[in-house]
Amino acid sequence: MKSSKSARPSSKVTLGMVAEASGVSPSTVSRILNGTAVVSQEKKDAVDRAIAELGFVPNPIARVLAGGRSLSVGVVTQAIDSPYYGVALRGIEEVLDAAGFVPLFASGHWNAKEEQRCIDTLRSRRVDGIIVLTGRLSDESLRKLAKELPVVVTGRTLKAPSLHALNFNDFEGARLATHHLLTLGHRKIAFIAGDPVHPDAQERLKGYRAALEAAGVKYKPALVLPGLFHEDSGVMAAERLIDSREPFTAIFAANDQMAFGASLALYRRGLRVPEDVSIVGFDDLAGAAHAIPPLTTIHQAGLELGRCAAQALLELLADKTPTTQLPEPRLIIRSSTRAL
Amino acid sequence: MKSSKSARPSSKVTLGMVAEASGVSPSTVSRILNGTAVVSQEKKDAVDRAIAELGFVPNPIARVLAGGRSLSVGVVTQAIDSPYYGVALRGIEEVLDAAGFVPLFASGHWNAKEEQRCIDTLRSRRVDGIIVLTGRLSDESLRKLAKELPVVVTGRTLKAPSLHALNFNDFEGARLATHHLLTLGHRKIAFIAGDPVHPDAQERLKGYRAALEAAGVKYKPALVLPGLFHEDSGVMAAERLIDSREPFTAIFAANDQMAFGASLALYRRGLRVPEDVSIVGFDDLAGAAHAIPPLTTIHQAGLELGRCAAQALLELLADKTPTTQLPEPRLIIRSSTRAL
DNA sequence: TTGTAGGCGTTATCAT
DNA sequence: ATGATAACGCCTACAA
Repeated sequence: MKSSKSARPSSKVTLGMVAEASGVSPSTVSRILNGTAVVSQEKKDAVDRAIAELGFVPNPIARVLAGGRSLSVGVVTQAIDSPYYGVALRGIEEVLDAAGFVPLFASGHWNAKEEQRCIDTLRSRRVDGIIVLTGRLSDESLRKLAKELPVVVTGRTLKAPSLHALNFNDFEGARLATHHLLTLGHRKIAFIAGDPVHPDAQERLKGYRAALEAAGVKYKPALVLPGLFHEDSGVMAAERLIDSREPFTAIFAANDQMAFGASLALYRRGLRVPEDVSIVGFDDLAGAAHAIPPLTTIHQAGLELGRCAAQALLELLADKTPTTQLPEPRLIIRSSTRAL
Repeated sequence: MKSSKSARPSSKVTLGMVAEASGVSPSTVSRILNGTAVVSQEKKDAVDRAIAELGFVPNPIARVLAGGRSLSVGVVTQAIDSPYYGVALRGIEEVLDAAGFVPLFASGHWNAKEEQRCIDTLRSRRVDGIIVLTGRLSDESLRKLAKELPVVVTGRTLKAPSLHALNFNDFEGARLATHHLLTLGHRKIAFIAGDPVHPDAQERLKGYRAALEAAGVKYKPALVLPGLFHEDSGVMAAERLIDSREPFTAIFAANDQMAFGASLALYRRGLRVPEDVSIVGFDDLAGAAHAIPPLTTIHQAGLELGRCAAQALLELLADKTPTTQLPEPRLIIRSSTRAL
C-alpha cells in the first residue's frame, strides 16, 4: 500500500529539491530530464521516483533563461478568428501538443509591420521556432529570420536553410473547379478574383484561365470581377456582374466567403442556385457543407495545413529536413453546381 | 544630425548594459522601467536615451523568473477555431495588446480534464491572470484557482474574491427571439434546444417558455427538439420535427449553427424560409448576415465578450474591482422571419 | 558517470 | 533617491 502523497502538480517543487530527495546533484537531475548525458540506471530510478513523489514539474521559464528550449513555438496567423486559418491553428495546436510543445499565437492582420512586431514579441518570449501562416512579410525578412531560428511558412515557395515552405497548389485547385464547370457544359463562367496582392489569388486566376484555354473557351475579361476575399466583396462582384448584362451561367469564386456573398446577391436578385447559375467556391470552409445550397468547392484542408506546418517545424527542431507536403487539391461536389 | 545607430530590436542588449551606458545602477534602470519608485528626472533622461540608443528590449523571461509580472495572460478557450469564441479571442487579443499584455491561448475542448491541464500549463508559464471562456470546469476549481491569481470567467454566475464572472443574459435573449416570432403572429413555434449540460442552453429554453407563457401560448413539449449546438444536430432536429407531423410555422434555434442546419433541412424538404417557415437563431455569428436568407438572430457580441473579459482581467490585475458588464441581448432582424 | 560553480537577465530587499 | 546583493530555477561548461 503506497502512501505516496502523489503528484499534485501544484506548488513550487524545484529541481534542486528533487536532487536532494534522491541524493544526487542537480546536474544529474537535469541530465535525466533532458537526456543530455548518460546516467546510471540506478540514479535514474531514484530520481524518477523522487519526481513522481514530489510531483515535480520543471519550470519552463527558468529553463529558457538558462539557455534551454522553451518547448514553445510561435505562430503568426493573420486573424485569430479567421474561418480558414482558424482550423489550421487547431491542427497546429494538435500536433504541437502531442509533442509536448505549446503554441503561442499572434495575429498580424495582413500587415507586414504588425507581423514583424509579432515575431519580435515571439522571439522575446524565446520560442524555439516560428510558423508563419501566409501574410505580407517579405521573403527577405523570412530568410533572415530563418537564420536565427527554424521557420515554417505557408503560402510561399522559397527555399532557405532552416526554413520550410508549404505551398498549396492553388493553380491546380482553380483549374479543377473551372474544369468541373466546363464539364457540366458551362461556357460563360465568371470568376470572382481574390485580392491580387495575394500570390494565391493570382494562381487561382491562372488556373481558371488555363482550364478555359484547355477547353478552347475564350477568356473574357468582362467575366472576371475583382474581389477581396470577404463576403461583401462577393456580393458586390456578383451585383456588378449581373448589372453588366454580360451573360453568364456559372460563377467560380476564388474563395468560399466570396462564393457565399455571390450566392446572396443572386438570391436577392431572384436568381436560383444551381437552377439559374452554378457556383463553386474555394477552401471548403466549415460552413460550406451547410450553406444553402451546400457549396461545391475545392477542399483546401486547413487542418492538414496546420498539422503539416507543425510537423515540419518539429522536424526542423530535431535537425531533420522536413519532407512534408500538402495534399493535392480535391474537388468537393455538393449542390451548388449542375449541368447546363 | 543624430547618428544614433537607432533601435534595432535585435540582439541581446541587457538591462545591465543600459545601466552601464547611462552611468546608473541596474536597480535604477529597473525602477524606471517599471515605475516602481521615484527616480530623478536627470537619471531618467539618461537612461531613456541609453535605452533608445542601444535598442534595449527587456527580456520577459528573465523578468518573470525574477518575480516580476510576465505581462501575459492565459486564455482557456474551448476550440481555437470556434466560430463563436473565435471572435471573442480577437477581442481579448485586442485589448490585451493595447495594454502591453500578451495572450496565451489554450483549448480545453469542453473537457474539464483538458481545461485543468491547460490551466496548469498556463500557470507553469507564469501568466499573470487567466480568462476562462465557459467550459466544464467546476465552480469549485475556479474558485480555488482564483486564490492563486486573478481569474475572469464567462458563462457563469459566481462570486469570489479576485474572480470576475461575465454572464450573458441568455434568458432575455431567448425571450426576445420568441417574442419577435409571437409578434409576427406565429403561435406554433418550435424550439431546437442546445446541449442541456450548458447552463446557457437551459436559460434559453426558459426564455422561450417564458415568452410563450407571457403571450398565453401553451407550451408544447412536442415542439421542442433536442440539439447539440452544431449544424448537424440542427438538421436532424428539423427533420425530426417535420417527420413528426406536428404543425409549426416557425423555428427558434438555440444557436445560429443549429439554425443553419435547420434551414438546410427545410430547404431539402422543399420548405422555404421565410415563406413557409420563419427561423431565428442565437449568437449572430459572422456567417449569419450572409446566410440565405440572412438570418434573424440574437446578437451576442462575441467581440464584446472578449473585450470585456480582457478589460476585467486588466482591472483585477490593477487591484481594482471590475465593473464591466456585458451588453444586453439585441434582436437583429434580417430576412429569415416574416409575419404569418 | 557525476558533482561544482557560474551565469542567464531581471526584480526585490536591504542598506545608505 | 540610489546602489549593492541576493535570489528566481535551471543548464552547461569544467573539473573530478
